[in-house]
Amino acid sequence: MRLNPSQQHAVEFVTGPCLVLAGAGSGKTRVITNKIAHLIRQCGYQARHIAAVTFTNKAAREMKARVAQTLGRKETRGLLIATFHTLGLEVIKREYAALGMKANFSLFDDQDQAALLNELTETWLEGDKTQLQQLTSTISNWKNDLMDPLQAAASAQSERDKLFAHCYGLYHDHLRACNVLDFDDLILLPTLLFKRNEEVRERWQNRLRYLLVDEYQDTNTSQYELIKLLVGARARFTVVGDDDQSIYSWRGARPQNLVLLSQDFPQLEVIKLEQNYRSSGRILKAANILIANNPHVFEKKLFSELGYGSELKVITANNEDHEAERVVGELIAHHFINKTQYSDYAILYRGNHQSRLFEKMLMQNRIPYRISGGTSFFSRPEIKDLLAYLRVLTNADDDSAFLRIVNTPKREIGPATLQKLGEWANVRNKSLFTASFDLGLEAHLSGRGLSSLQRFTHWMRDIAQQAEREPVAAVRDLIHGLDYESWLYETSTSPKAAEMRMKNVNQLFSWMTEMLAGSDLDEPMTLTQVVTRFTLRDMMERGENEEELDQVQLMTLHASKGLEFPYVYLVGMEEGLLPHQSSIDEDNVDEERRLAYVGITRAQRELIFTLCKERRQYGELMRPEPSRFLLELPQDDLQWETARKVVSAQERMQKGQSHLANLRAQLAQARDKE
DNA sequence: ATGCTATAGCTTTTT
DNA sequence: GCTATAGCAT
Repeated sequence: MRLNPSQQHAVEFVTGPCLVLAGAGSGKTRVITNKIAHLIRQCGYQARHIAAVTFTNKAAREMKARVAQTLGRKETRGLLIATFHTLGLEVIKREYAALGMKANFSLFDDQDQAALLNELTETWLEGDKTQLQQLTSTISNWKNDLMDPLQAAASAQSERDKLFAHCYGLYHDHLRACNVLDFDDLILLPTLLFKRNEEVRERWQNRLRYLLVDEYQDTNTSQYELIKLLVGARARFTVVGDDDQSIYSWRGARPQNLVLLSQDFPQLEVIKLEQNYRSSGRILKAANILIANNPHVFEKKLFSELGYGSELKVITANNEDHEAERVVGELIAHHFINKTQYSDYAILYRGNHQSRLFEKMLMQNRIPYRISGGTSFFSRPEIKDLLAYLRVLTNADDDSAFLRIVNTPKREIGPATLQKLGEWANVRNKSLFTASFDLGLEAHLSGRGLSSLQRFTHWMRDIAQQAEREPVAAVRDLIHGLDYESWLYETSTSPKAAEMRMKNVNQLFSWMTEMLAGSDLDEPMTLTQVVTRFTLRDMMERGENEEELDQVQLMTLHASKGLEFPYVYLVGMEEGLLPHQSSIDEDNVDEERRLAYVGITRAQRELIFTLCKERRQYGELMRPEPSRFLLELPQDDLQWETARKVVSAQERMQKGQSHLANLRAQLAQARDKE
């Protein structure tokens, strides 16, 4: 398929700063990949002088794959396609000396961060969860606004902010002492470095001569600052974004950066992509009319040349059980009649808790489904344990990792021993692990504690040495030497759970082995690199087959951004849920409207809304109003459908069950015939 | 250790 | 109202 005129223009405009306003489904990834190809083939750019930046590893992977389709291996050599955080990491890895870091730093994920802050603030906050969360986000905001602890303290007005700034200082010092960085540092440090150090900045500006940024509306202040510093006065860049799909402002994203861009770069070329290749005309019309209720800096109106499509259904259920029943019943019938794949359907909701009933109903009806979200693989305790071991191996200063694993599995190293080790390490100004080798330690620690501790640390040192020569064998020996499997069976609630967790460990090990060995696509990595990549949740070729399975997709509206499905159920269209009550209270309904907009524009062919007349919330029976967003939609294109009569819960259950049973039987029959 | 009861907390979560 | 977890009692 050829590019349309706007897409073509977006690809070919390379002489200055360029903003592409890409509506949902308007082919922005095509534009980015084609533009990379154009830069290399027509404009004489070498691949190694181009960088494309995304927000998620998934997006980066997809873009790499798309570029590989268009360009040959040779042409893409050195091309940098990465997330903001990976790009920052690359900079830090090369410039660690200028930043005053040691080479083998390790990374904190948000859990490590939360654990440390909890520990540091015990005397003031006493583990108060909401306070801790506020502290975490305050520190993150300070970092995103490029403020160090001193500046934060200076700017603090209230007592609370002064305390928070003090905690920020403690936190910051602790990270530096342990040679550890958190996620925000990956953006903050390069940005500060480029700001202060002209020589380094020019070197990187020379290395990255053309910059492309995806999902630009999601950038925060420090990310935008980093972009500006990287492109310099030359201002050769393309950013692609859609202010109507900005749904992460609660996480620091500044859609305002779209406006700032036209102020900071007056010569900015603004190109709108308004043709949608995804949805039927009716779905698009509904989306346009809904989002027109939001204020806009850049007006844009999507159109589609696909058919107008069928009416958008609105199903009103009696309560949330009934809602799940209706959706799953509808889905089974539709699947049966239209001979579709289960993976053609998505059920989208505002909050994770809404998935439960749909999950239950799908399970009862033996429909394969997949829920995205939930606890990530890398948040599981067994994985975090193992990564903590590897962090100690690669960064002897990482006290957090050391504390996590020093007595896991149990090896009789108790709090008393660690307390004394901590005091000694403080005196010597060393990390816990390195201090454990000091001869002077024997004056403070004795007996069982000392011998268990040293048995452990000496063993770890041996493994660390081995890891330098043969990392794969070292990790294997580590897992065996720990007898981690037995530990899992001892501590898990059931043998089955232990089995699952060991499977995860083995999965991690096999990924790690691949990454250490390298492949034809990827260079071999060092152990440090592997650990870092895992913390960034960025591994190559994840379980490929997972996405090919034929399963109904369940996910939050946030998680659905960037995806598309032929048939979409947008459930819980009620005031209080979508828009969410807290957003109504905070007068932030516009972002909720964008969330609804994102949901609607996921649908290709058919879109079904559902809502309940009654819903239990926190134990209380509510009678929610239909979402204002439903009322904002063009009513001529909606087909409201209400349950014909109100029946008792008992009857409804029986009727619903027998209806589903009936459909199942038909389905089975049809299968048998084939 | 293990299992029960009381209690809190309930929006989204790219890295 | 439900579920996860902490802390207590067995």
